[in-house]
Amino acid sequence: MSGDRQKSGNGVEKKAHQVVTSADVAREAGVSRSTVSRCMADDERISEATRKRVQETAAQLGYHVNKIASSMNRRKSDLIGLVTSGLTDPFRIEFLDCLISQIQQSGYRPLVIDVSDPDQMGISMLNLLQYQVAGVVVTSGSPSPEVGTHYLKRNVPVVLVNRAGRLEGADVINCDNVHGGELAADMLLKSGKKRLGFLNVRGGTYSGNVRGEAFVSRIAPRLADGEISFTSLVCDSADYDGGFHAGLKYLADRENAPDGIFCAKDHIALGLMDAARFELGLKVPGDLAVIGFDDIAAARQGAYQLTTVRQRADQLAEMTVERLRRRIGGDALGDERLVLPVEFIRRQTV
Amino acid sequence: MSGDRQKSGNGVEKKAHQVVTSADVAREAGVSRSTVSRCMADDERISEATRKRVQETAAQLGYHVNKIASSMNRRKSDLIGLVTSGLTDPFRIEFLDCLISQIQQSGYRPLVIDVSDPDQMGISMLNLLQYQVAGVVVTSGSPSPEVGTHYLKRNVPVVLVNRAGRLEGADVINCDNVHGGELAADMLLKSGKKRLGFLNVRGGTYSGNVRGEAFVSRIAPRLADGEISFTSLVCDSADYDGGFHAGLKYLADRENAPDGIFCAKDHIALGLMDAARFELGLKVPGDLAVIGFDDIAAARQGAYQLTTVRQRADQLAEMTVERLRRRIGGDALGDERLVLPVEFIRRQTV
DNA sequence: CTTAGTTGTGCACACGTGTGCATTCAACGA
DNA sequence: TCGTTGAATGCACACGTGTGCACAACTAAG
Repeated sequence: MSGDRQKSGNGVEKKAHQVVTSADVAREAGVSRSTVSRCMADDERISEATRKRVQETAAQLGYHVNKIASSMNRRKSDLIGLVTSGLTDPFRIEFLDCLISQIQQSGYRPLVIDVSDPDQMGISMLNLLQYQVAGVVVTSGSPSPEVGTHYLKRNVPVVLVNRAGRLEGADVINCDNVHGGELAADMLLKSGKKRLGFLNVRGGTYSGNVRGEAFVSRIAPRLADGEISFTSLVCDSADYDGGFHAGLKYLADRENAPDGIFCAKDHIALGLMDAARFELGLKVPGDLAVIGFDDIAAARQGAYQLTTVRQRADQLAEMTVERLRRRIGGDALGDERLVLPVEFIRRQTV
Repeated sequence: MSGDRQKSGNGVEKKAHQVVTSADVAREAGVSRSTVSRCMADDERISEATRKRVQETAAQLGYHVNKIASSMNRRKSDLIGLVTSGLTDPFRIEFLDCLISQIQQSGYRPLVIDVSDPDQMGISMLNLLQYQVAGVVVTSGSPSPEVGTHYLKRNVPVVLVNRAGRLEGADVINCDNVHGGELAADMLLKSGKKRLGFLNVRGGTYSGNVRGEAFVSRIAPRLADGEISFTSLVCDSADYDGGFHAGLKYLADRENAPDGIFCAKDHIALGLMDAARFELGLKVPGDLAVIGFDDIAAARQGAYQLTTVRQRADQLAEMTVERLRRRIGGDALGDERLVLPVEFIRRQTV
């Protein structure tokens, strides 16, 4: 099996297990291997006649360019690294969905890498470089500056999406968390609710914290007047169950519990709503107003009809890919912080 | 920028933009490039001393094996193709989540490819071969026999998960759809419901059809006795909205509408439930019993507490990866159809 | 017919790695 | 001392492609 060669009659060496290569096409079409390469790449300088002939022979022989060999020669692949941590967060899933299809549409391929263990972040991103990726999108965790310099040195663009960090040589794209928090505050104030709250996961995430701070800043004047009260609420996990248990905990005391809650993200809000409605018998929005963030698909469902702040996953993906493409194309851009506008979506929960 | 070379003092040629390569490590450590290669691969024949020394120099110089070059040499990469179509189906997402982490844990990397357009299935899978993938998992669409022969010829294993086809040279893994359908039938019969129904997407999917047929077979005797009735229900999309609209359509006539519905998948069941409860004011399970299939995360949520048939995504992923690994390892296995056992999960909807 | 310009194609090198085979060297028994 | 053995390492080739440069053929102008 190893090193098995065989001489064919015409003196050309062949490997037994070998699949069809550009040399085969060249021989068959009666041209040089260079010409084949140029034909497959639709090079301008090749005459229409030969191009057509070569491409036909290629199809006939079932030849496909070996992208690995190509990547090796060009020292850059058409892979784009996607750094994420599990497929549990609904909004991230929607974003990844858009991202994957747009990456593919741009002629690249997504190479997914899971960094559930934050300690592995560093080596994972370095591993990605082994594949000569053309670029990387980070949707989870924060790469260290050291990793950044490696990428900078190799001139491989990095885009951080909805992340905190400011990485040298990398673009950072966030949705307008501040404005979103303010919109939520305005709405709750206008609704006449008096005991407001902001629900976020323990320890907080970057995005969540910014949203919460903007919310508090906005209600600060009315807070100072003593017209309303505010409580900071915490759940143990940033998902449905976290929101659910937080609901049981904070809403049990119907007299003093908050009557208007802004949640750091929709998924939490859904759990909170269910706890309030089905476990505690509260009416939403009668007894409790809820506002989420993201506008995930479930928020639109009949069971919830959640009022929320929408960030559009498709636009976020579009900005990301556009940014990557320009940098890959060679545009020398300075590090930039881009902000995606958000939109208030009024439904039934306030 | 192109072809920029420079001679260094010692007469060794260097490229200006070049990153550190195994030759650099070799020179620095005073050994040959072969030795470096063997050290990085933890080859047995290398002495402990040199191995350690080389690995330290490598770390110091920031050397990482170029996987592209490696793949080129070995004519096989450590990439595993994941053929899917968008991240909208909750169970598929859970499966992919498990699959990705297990693939990674086995030392491989997932290369995702989206085939939302079924016509592109063929060329997409051939494109995958360009990357010298070590194996492929298909979770959507059905590859043509022609594609199968290409993979067979290249000796690249393919695993179809929850798919219909029987592809030459490929393993097929399904959950036990038949038993699942029977379990659902048994439960609805036992509940005393009389007007049963099976809800599936228009045209049907392979898995859904099998579930439905098993369901009908099981209730056939009682149907013959005239004790119960059965209706085949159809929705326009295999998701929440599809179930929701089907609910509005089929449950409006409270007298004659089905009072026990088995849904082809949980996601549809959730929409159906919401339409029944919130739009039509039906009580679940009082007026309507609902059974799903998959046991997705949302089915466990307080808002639904859906009774369902569970197929475990993690076990499915485990079987898939185990199968891939053995085939990649060289085991000559015959095409096989593997079946994952299912489990009935009784909650609140029947 | 000569010369300059244009168009199409081939030659040959480089990309960075893995590995079969040869080679070196030290240890050891006779 | 010599021959043998085993361990450790180096040499050299192959993997399949892209591309700068040279070169041939052909056209057009003088």
